[in-house]
Amino acid sequence: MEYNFREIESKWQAYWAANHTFEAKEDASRPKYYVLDMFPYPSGAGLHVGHPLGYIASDIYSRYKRLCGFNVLHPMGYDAFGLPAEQYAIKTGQHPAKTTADNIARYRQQLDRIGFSYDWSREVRTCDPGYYKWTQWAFLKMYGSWYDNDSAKARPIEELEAAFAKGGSSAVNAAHSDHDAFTAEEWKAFGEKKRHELLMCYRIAYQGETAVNWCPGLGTVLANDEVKEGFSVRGGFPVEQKKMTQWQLRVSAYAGRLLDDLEELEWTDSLKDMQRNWIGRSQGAEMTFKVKSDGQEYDMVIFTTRADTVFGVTFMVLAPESEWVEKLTTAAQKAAVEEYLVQARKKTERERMAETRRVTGVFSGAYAVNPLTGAEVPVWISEYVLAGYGTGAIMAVPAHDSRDYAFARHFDLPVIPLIEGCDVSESSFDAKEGIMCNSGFLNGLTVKQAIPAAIDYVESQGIGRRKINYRLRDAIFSRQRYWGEPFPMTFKDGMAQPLPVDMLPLQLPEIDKYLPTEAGDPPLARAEGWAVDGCPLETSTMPGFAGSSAYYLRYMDPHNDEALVSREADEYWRNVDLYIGGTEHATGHLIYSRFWNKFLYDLGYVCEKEPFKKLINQGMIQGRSNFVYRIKGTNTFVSVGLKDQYDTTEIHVDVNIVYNDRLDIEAFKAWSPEYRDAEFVLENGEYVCGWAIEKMSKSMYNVVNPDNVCDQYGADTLRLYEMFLGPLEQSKPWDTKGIDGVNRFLKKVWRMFYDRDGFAVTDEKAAPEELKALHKLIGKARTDIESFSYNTTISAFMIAANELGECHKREILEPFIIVLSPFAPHIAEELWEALGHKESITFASFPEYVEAYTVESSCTYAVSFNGKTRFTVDLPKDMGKDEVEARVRAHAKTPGYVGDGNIVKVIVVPGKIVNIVVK
RNA sequence: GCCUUGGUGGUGGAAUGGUAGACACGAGGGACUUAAAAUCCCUUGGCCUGAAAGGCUGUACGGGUUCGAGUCCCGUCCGAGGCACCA
Repeated sequence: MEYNFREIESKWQAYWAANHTFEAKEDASRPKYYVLDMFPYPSGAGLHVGHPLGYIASDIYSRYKRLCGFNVLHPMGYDAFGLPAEQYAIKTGQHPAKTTADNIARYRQQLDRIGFSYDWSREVRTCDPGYYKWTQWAFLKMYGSWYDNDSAKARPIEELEAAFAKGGSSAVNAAHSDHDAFTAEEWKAFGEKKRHELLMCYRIAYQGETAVNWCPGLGTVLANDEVKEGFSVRGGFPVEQKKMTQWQLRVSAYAGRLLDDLEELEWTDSLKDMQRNWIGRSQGAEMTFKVKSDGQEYDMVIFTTRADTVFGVTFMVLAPESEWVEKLTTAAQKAAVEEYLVQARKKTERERMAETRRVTGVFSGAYAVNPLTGAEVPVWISEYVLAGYGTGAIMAVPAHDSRDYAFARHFDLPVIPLIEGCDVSESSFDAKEGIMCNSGFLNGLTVKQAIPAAIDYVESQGIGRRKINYRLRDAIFSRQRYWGEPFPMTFKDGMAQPLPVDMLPLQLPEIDKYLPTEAGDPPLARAEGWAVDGCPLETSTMPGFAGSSAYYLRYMDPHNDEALVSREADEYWRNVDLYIGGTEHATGHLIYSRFWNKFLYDLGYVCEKEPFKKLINQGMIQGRSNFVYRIKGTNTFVSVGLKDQYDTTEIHVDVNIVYNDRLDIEAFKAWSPEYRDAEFVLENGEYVCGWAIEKMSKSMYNVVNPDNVCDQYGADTLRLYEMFLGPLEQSKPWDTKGIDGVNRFLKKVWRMFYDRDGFAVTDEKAAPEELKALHKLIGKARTDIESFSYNTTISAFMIAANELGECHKREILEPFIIVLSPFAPHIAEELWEALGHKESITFASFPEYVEAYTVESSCTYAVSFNGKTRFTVDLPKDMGKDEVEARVRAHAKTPGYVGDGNIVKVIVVPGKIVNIVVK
């Protein structure tokens, strides 16, 4: 009987579906384990072999955990709102809901073929109203909350109103946008509109004017993580800076907690570091400088991490967008400043970046007074200072900051070195080391001592205070697009007001065209009657990360219409134990989700403060492209080894008609009519293709579809092969070169159970060496699976299969097939059934590892002299160190080796090696 | 520039500081077969030697620690990913 993977795989896939094998139920008697994949965006192209890499890994782990007695939650769903579906809709007029549903159906088909153990009864789609009801609900909660820095948590906005009425704006220490201070009496006197405006400065979901990434090509604003190098990540359109009023989430309020709580997560250091960089904590001080302009005097606050360098301040710089620019520009400089601002404003983000090193700036006419020296220094305006960070103004210390240095040299401003012996003739001395000089009371201190000393001093003088700044900005939360969650907000007299929760979900309306209106409003403005009680609804929609921020919670209780997740379900499943996905979400989804979770935690809706305990980043699967070489001006193709003898053009060829770099010539001729009459110059009778590693994409003809692999080799082979390819975290090209190897292995497994005459398993007692081979495998599998080293587990299977190939004993084969089942579940189920089991192998128990079976009775010591191996000696395993040494000394005395007198030291590492040190 | 990673045969990749190259692919040779497929066996880092036995050499490069280094430390070079006027 042959291994017929086609029959086996469809049989067991149908069985699992019919028997609801993988449906998870809350069960207090068993420990839970939650394994999650980053759910996919269902694109029109379908899955390629790169997608399942992480899914296979998580599936293996899920199945393994089930065998170990855990109650495993392993769900899947779709991140279904998004730009491609909308752009396709603009082109074709097809409703995005329709194309999305079609794509999902195709994804599901492809996923099912690979034999994943998902609990499909818990599937979620972010575009379902029943799902996005809870996205909208969370938004309303954020709208109705403020962030209290003192208790470090979000609280209901009503408490803030009460506090204002009692003590005015100074009654709270809250995360907020800038506004003028007010007293309790003023608060009580304010009208509705003014109060509304002020509260808006505190809400966690708020509307505010800010510089945004505006992408004209997409007609929408984008978040920082959706922009790369001045272009949109999706679509690659240029992005410019623009001031606009947008919905935002006060993520920055959570910066400290997002940073601190990274400590307890089991994530890779590189990913944690990416988040740390993104959050960008810097510890320093705020300092007040007196500034004078046209006879007026002001207090201007700046932020610095180098308080020790105040004595070297030779000028100040304002960001062009800073509100200080208007206040400080003198009449004499007004024209010059205006001109500079106009030019700066015109530039796109892209142009600003291209000119990174070009120094621009203009003098404001104002002067600042150095609070420590009393010296007057000019105040300049320059693009190199960012409005959004710190206070938008800096003190410039050209001797010890390379940016200030470049500026000083360009505009010929003085440079005062502050560190003994440093050379600032060519460049600044940025390192935080050395002994201070030219610095008054700081002279003689090291930089490390001087920084706190300087801050202590300015604090005592009342001209500054310690301050921690974060780079993390609030997330811009509205998109001028159709295919996203509508905001449950209306406007009355220009004031935003939330819809009552019982009106959720606010469903996405039908519109005639998926384009902005002629007036430039978002597509939702086209919807008829887009209003509630005569008040117009918000026309923007939410961004992609809205729906993906809490989906892991919804899986816990996907059909609950009363809550995002019930308390019982949340307290049972808690959070994700293992999350697998790509690094590309490091600064997007993984920050937003953590923020969202913390917010819900603050309000008591969830019981864990972090959503994803352990996270593994699977590497990307790159494409491996193949090339043929056409001799220029002909239809003749030359094999890669001979191409240098001709003048050729390199042409991508579909990798699906190439096997081990050998071109299937007939398939090539059929591939495109233009090659029907192609001729070939061969090497050794074969056409060998060239190759290169590139991104997997349609245009490179290097896309390998998992369906093709399933057709040819079966899902179990695909699963094993993807894991065998190399370490999970590593990026690697897809190359089918080795796939025959794992396919051969599965055939060998089949033959362990079936010979020519049929089922061949006996009840004979296992021999010691068979038990040893089995338990070596079990031990290795246990440790490997726990550490996600699946590639070496598969090697261990192959070794075991080689050793046990002739062994047809049930005692060995039953545990063997259980260990194999997470990796190759279909063949495992089939053989498990053949062994006479009625229930799915899912409900078996992972075999215990018995070390006693694998212990060697004797072991080989390699004896080396000064590190060079001379001879080996077999001694009993349990022999003590001293006796080993005595035996080895005795051996070493054998003529031809070394005499006893020369031996200085004998080092015995038990079970490993003996090294003899010779004089 | 800064942060994080990596660098091992023809290829993918194994190696708690202890016989480098497991396992697999590819390649070469052989068995079975009318033939092919499938399957099985042997060889396979490089070099020296007619072959074997044996030896030398070898984990990007240069040093160091150690009885012993792919592994630890210092420096250099190269690749990948992230951040990039964040004061």
